[in-house]
Amino acid sequence: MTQKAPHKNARTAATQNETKKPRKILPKEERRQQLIEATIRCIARDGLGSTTMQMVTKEAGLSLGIANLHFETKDNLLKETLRYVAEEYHSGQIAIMQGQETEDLTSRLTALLNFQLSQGVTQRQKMAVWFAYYGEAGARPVYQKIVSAWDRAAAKQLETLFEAIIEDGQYTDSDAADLAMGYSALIDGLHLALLVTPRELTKKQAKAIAKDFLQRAFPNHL
Amino acid sequence: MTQKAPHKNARTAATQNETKKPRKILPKEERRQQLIEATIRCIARDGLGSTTMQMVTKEAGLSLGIANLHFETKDNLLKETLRYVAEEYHSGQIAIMQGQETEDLTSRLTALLNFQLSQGVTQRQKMAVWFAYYGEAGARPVYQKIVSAWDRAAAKQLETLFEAIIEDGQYTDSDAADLAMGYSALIDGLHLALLVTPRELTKKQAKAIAKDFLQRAFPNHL
DNA sequence: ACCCAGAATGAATAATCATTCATTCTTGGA
DNA sequence: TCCAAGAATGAATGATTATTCATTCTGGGT
Repeated sequence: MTQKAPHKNARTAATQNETKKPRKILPKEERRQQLIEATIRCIARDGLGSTTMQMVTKEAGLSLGIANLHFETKDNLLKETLRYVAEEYHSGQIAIMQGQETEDLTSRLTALLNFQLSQGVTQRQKMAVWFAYYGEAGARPVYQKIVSAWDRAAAKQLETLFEAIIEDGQYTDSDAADLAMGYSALIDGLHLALLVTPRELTKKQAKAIAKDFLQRAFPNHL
Repeated sequence: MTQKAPHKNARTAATQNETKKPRKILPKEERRQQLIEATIRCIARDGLGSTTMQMVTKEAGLSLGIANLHFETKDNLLKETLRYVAEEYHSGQIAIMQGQETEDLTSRLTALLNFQLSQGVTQRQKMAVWFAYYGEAGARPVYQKIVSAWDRAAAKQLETLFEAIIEDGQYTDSDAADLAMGYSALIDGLHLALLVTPRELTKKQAKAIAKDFLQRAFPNHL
């Protein structure tokens, strides 16, 4: 075995203005969270393709090896990051749709719309991550699998909600499944436009457009 | 300068069942086209992030160095590939919207819809490339710039078409800009759904959903 | 006060890639 | 037929990166 070069004492010499690093020990869960959030920022800033372990760990203010320590592989870190974002979005939707706070269909619908186009959901970082993964989803079944379970659940809930509204409002010539699919696609498309061409579309406009869709579908409810 | 190891004669020994390679010389334009199409297939199959020069040139049935010869850098090849796909899609739309074949607004509208959800546009390969680039667009202004010129032109045309229809049909409570943006977002969202969850949405359904949107907006025209 | 389990670090490693360019091959014109 | 311009090839190079692991450090338990 060769001699390892001893670590230089960090407190030597003149070059000593960088903020030092009082190593801190934290529970596994906190570190994982911290790393996932750093990953989100990196993907939003530099893209999924050019995000490296070095960038993520530096962004988190930690050492290079830490991500492998907590996630084994980069692939895992990326999967967990997608899972984190997908859960946040989809569980938020589902909570609104099956929540017990109100039986009022209209207010449930507007609550959904307001959530889907809320500050939290439409911040660049989140949308960038979302579409970065969609971009690779065609080639990576793993990503599809992570999203699809949540996605199907949300779609089912939305369809049920639309069925109730159609029944309630006697919109007899409307098909709940098609309307729900159309509405979901519209929301996705608005997210994409907000991400890629924010100059052409404000969040307020996006909300108006989505509301308009619902008004035409359910005129007696909005 | 060191001696270069001479190329082994490919026609020696027993291992000689792989299809040989009768080197062919072609005009620059054809090679570029060939490489761009190979790139599209690679991106669709393996994702933008893991597409390598080796894969692209092998897919094209050519040698490793050829892409650099014709495109200088990988970055350039990817940009040209995006430009190729973007031009095909957007110029197709614009041709329909400002075509002189018919003054009939309704048939122009349905022609647009049929094109946007046509076999050619909605094939996995094309959509995969499209969203792969969108996924990186947040981090790569170059990609945005390539698309945005075409995109704005198409959006403008669509708005003009919608204005004419609104005027023609006296849909006085509709805003052309918002409707156009909504329709575009819907189409994008349908493309995404066709790519990511093809089991949940057929092309026929997608067309019905888009037509439904237009019917609600312009009931006297469809 | 003082261990020591295990959390954190980062230099070293091994693998992957884009790019280069010396060399080989093709072909249109003389 | 023969030649040279330049198209095509692919081994070599250098840069980047994920992953490993020997070593260092922390803080809760005794």
